[in-house]
Amino acid sequence: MQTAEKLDKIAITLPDGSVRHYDAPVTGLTVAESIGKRLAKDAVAVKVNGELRDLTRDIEGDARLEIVTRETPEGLELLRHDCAHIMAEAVQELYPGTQVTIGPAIANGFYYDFARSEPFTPADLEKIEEKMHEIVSRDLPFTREVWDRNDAIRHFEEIGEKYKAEIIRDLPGTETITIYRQGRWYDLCRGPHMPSTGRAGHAFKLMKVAGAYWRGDHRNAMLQRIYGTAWRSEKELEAYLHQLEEAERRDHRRLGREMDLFHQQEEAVGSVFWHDNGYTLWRTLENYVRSRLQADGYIEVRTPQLIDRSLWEASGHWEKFREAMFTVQTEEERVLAIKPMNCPAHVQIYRQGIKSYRDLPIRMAEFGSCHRNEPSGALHGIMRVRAFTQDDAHIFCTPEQITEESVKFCRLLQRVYKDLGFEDVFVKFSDRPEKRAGSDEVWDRAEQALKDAANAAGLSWELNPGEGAFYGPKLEFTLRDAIGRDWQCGTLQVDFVLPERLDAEYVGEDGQRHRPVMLHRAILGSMERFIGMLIEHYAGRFPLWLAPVQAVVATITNDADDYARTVRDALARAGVRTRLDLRNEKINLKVREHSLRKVPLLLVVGKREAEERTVAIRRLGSNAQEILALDEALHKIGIEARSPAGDLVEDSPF
RNA sequence: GCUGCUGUAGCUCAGUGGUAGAGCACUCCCUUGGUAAGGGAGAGGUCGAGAGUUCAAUCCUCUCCAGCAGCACCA
Repeated sequence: MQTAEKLDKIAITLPDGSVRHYDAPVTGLTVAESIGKRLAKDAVAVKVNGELRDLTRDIEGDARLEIVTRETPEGLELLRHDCAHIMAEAVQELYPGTQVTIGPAIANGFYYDFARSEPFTPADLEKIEEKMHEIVSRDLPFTREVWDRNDAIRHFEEIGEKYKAEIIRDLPGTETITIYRQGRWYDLCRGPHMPSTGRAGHAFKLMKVAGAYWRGDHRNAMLQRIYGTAWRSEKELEAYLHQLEEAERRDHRRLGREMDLFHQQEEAVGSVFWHDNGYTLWRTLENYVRSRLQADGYIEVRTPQLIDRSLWEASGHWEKFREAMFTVQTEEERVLAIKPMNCPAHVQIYRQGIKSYRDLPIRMAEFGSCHRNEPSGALHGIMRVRAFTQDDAHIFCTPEQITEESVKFCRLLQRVYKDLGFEDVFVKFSDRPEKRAGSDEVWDRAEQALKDAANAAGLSWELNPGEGAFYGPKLEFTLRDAIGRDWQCGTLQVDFVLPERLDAEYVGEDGQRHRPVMLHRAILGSMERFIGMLIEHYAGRFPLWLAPVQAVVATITNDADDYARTVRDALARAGVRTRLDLRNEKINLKVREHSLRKVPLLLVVGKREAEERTVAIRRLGSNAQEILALDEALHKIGIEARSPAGDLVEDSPF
């Protein structure tokens, strides 16, 4: 019994602009079939007026329509979401009594959180994976059903799925409650899904099981989350697994050991023992940044590790960050805290003597050693530690100077990132949070100044609403490394609160006292973390100027020992970090060992070179050799090994 | 901090209710060899710490410590 209305024609506009007419209602599948057999076969969903929908759902009125295939990003996401459902079915089939909760698609795959008293073991994962393949092979259709809200809650309560019932209860009353079925199994789900389980394919793999809090809140129950990865083809899956291996090969903890950069041990949890090589890298990086800072008019200071509780109370840290602070008690019962940040100490230096507007801006830098008692589970190699060093600075300036100083900083930061080999930089602008200090006018001005600065520095940024610090808006700078991972490093924060709390002042042109603004800024963030990231970015193969050992002079026979020493000494005089390998070993072994330790330049000398006063240079990653006269080699390497900031600017003798 | 897993030689990892093994690294000897492992011999371990069960524990149980993965956290 069709009404006249339903027999009406509807107009479907395709992405190429063409319009087709169909009897209403029509499904995406029908449209796809009318376009072509191949497309109908490839279609897994449709986008109706931009909204992703099941292929077989009715389209009631005129619409813009786009066919989604497996090859599109949306298609891949559907595939992954389907996999989550397929995994949930497999788990419930194998482990009755397990409750399902949520299971979304994520980058590279999917997960599903389960509530089950018994933990899943790696062997379980294999079984689940097998069962998933079986479910895919069944190729049963995904079907969508609309349920009554209360019926749905009652139903899930009855079958013991209390998490599902809770989810429905918390959904807004206006939300349509939909259920997706695949054979006998079904799940509460917003959808959409592909037409059948078979479309998910077999290019998936369960990766790991880990705990996750219900609804991401640590006060809630701990669920078991199974992670999987899923791709369109076996080939893509392999490529992804290969990329994981690559990441493991680059792991800074592994390279740190192999290249003798640093170590960590349980008597100093969360701290780093920097070895000669690692600390050389550190100093090279630090001196590079120092040169850049000096060129930009920064002064450098050094402030105490232990500071009385009263200062932390005044700054507000005691109230807010007490938990993360290490403290010590003196015999006189005084409580001192090891500094978790440098800013209050910098204000103390600022406050020595009366400052005039003529003194501003003051750009006060410190490679500041800080300690924070990070939760044990957060520690990770040298990337997340309890003892770290910030390339910190605070710019004390007038409100009028905010934009100019911010632009200057953004330029500096871009320069540094470029020199260190990072081309992709993303910027987030975080504006006022709900809980904040300072009036709206002040925030208006601060946000505007920071936005102007970001724009003037030619940065394109993305808004991160409400994520600013309580004392001011901030810019966050994220780098993308060589294998596509993102690292938030730099930051620029405008602060009106701390100068107030710690009573920093300057005398203005008007002769009155004013509050300076503080710009908190860092480029690398933490030296430890940044070096960890550099190691992984370069896979240990640092550019010459950063490499801890830049060159090794290796002999072929003992006859060349004296000449090799001459070469080493000359290189050292030219400022090149050089080691000598006179061991009674074959050149093959020496080449292999120094290559494995990622030494950029290997200078091989034998009888021939000694007689001709030449060197045979072999560069890491190439097996070609270049024969150069010693003087020419010294000149060339000396230039190439120089820091991009040039040599450190020494104090003027005048 | 929470959940799960792991802890055996410097490193990577086998292994067993009767106090332990491999490869590489290390030491010594031979070898002086032209661009990614020359040959031989040797040394090396309180089996993460403590308690318990047992005639006997590296192995089983418990507690603690540390590491790994994820979650939560990251001023």
